[in-house]
Amino acid sequence: MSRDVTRAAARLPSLPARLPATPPTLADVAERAGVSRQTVSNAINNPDLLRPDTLARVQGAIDELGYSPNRAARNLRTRSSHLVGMRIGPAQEGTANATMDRFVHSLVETTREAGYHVLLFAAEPDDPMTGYDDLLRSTAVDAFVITDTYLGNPQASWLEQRRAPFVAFGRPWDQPEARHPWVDVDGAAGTALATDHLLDKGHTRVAWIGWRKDSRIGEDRRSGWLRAMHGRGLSTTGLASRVEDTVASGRDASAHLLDEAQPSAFVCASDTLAVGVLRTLADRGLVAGRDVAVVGFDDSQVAPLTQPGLTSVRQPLEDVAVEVVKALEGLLGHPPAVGPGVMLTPTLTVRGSS
Amino acid sequence: MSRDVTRAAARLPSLPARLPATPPTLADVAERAGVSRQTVSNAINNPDLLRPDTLARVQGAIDELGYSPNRAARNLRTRSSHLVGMRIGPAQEGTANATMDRFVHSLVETTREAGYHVLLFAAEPDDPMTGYDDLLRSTAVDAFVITDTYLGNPQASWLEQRRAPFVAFGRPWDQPEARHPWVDVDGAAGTALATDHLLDKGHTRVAWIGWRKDSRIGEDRRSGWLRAMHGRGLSTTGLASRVEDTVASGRDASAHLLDEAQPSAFVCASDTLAVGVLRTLADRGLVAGRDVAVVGFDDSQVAPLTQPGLTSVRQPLEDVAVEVVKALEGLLGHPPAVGPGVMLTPTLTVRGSS
DNA sequence: TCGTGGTCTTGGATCGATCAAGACATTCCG
DNA sequence: CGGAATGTCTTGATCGATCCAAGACCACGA
Repeated sequence: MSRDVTRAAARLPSLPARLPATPPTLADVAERAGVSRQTVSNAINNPDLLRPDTLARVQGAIDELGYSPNRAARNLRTRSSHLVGMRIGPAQEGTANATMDRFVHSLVETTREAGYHVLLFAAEPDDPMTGYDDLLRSTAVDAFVITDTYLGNPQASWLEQRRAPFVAFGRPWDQPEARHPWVDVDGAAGTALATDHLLDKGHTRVAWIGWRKDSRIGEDRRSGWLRAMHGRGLSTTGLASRVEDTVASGRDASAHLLDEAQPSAFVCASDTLAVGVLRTLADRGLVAGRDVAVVGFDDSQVAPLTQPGLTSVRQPLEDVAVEVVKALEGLLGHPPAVGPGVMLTPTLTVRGSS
Repeated sequence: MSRDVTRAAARLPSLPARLPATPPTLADVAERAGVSRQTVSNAINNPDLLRPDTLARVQGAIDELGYSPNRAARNLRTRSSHLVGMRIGPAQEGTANATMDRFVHSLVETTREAGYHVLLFAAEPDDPMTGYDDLLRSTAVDAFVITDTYLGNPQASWLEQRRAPFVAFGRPWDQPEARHPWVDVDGAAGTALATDHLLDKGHTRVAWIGWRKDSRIGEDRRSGWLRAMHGRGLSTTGLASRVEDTVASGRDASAHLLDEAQPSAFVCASDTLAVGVLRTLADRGLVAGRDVAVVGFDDSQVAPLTQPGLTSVRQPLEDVAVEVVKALEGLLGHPPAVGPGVMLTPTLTVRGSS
């Protein structure tokens, strides 16, 4: 069975030894260890089935040959790839997908610990679902992680109908009857945290600058500000503004609010808007953090760079990744287990602006 | 051969039809189209071997059944996965890996067009090469894309010794004899572009703020500034500074340079340093772009948000991805073809700061 | 009529790991 | 002491697509 004699040459696993033309197979290891293929397979997948001494012998042969099970063969037999698919959108220049990039890093790290890898794919220009469809039908991935669950949520319901395993980062806003596992960050809790932080510092007129009303996430974040204000019996009339997510909009909105409602602090739905507020303050010779306080959302890369540093609500993306992988393991377990949705609470990164 | 009758139910490909318990196989398509397995295989891999009408019939059956070749089986037989592995580091909060994230997006998009997918993996905490090693030995990926080729470049030489196919984003600084394909962006050309832009505007005393001398990339960028200045017969003595890549360092260095050498413009090795310069200007009541010009590097997310917007050198990451994929296709072709390294020229995104 | 392509079928073997079932020896217990 | 119950290891079949070689069938032109 030894197709290549040189393959048997002793070699330490992590040294940069030249990769043989054809890597060693299970059979090669079996021959070298003087056992059957199945025993080698068991040594890898069910070590406790072997007697300690044979296990050691097989393990030795594996190390000497630098053997690692062929993924394709294993995938074919077990009907699973240990790959998790995740679609990423085009690189938009806005700060929006910076959060997603941070999440990808966390997800890759966490899946590694669980023995999975992340397969990235891009949306086809025409049909947004073809990417999912191809990967599913060719059984290239075991499951998906989807990230943009707002806006009608076509992927979630599509995948659900296909009975494809997936976990969503983002709650099912529109479908309360959704049965898929999801993980999300409580945006309202985040803005409430920010607002309470400001109220604790003595502010009473805390303004809100958020997104258009059709944004579910935006309305959620706004509700946290509302709740915190009303929780202390404070009025919010005239203190809220809903605009586009741009620096210019944040600047205009804050200027307008300062003139009309004299707030002493701002809570914003994004760091982008908060940067707009900082600009207005600079325009008027006001010092952020001393004269007027500002809090942003997402703790983006800009936050520590503003002058003064921008206090911002930070999503616990590492924890999100951990929960997503937990849900994935449940989905792919035997039998599959679908737990309830998981809601995580963000934290507040306090800097000079508040 | 029909293991499941319902599988033959008509179904349009992109509709969210429920995925059958076991996806259709080549044999199922063959039966439905009334041809042999071999013919179906040819329809997919060698369409020109078939008569047009049978090709159409097979294609129809494929569409009706929603068939897609099983990746694992194909990978096993053809010994290739159509996956490209790329390691990503931990999510550092600095702006350094923002460029990498932008590159990942471009790479995913470009590989899609070439029929490949990107497999992300993380570095093991202990041994940085184990990730590569495992994927190689288990033949999980066809090739790698490596991105951090500075600092002794252990991955490149390790992979070369293993005869593993890979393409580097980043030139082989230390190994002129390296034989692997690479793509890089000419940092010196970028800073020269920036410097010339400033000189064209009438500046004669253009200062440089860069990184420590042990950074190859930093010295490369610095050389472009030097070349542009000397190209017009201008002196550079006292106009350069080498510091850490932080806002505070950029601020201190620019303050010092302004005091000692009275430059009217700054070219920086990074946007982070440039933000530091902007801060010094604000400290002294100077207006960036009017009193003193500033140019950064990498066109990061901060650049458009500063006040005024930061002029910055932009790496053509989309083009880099295209060239990387071209090189990959050469490497994986029959026979493998290794072209020369490719050097791309960055562009300058001009904003208010210059 | 015989060859010559073009097109498709047939029956296999193959990739490498895992599953299902069985072989064999040892131990334990009534 | 016989039979069951383990523990340990082996054998043949299997996952689904591709590759290979040989041949069947048809149509066309020489």
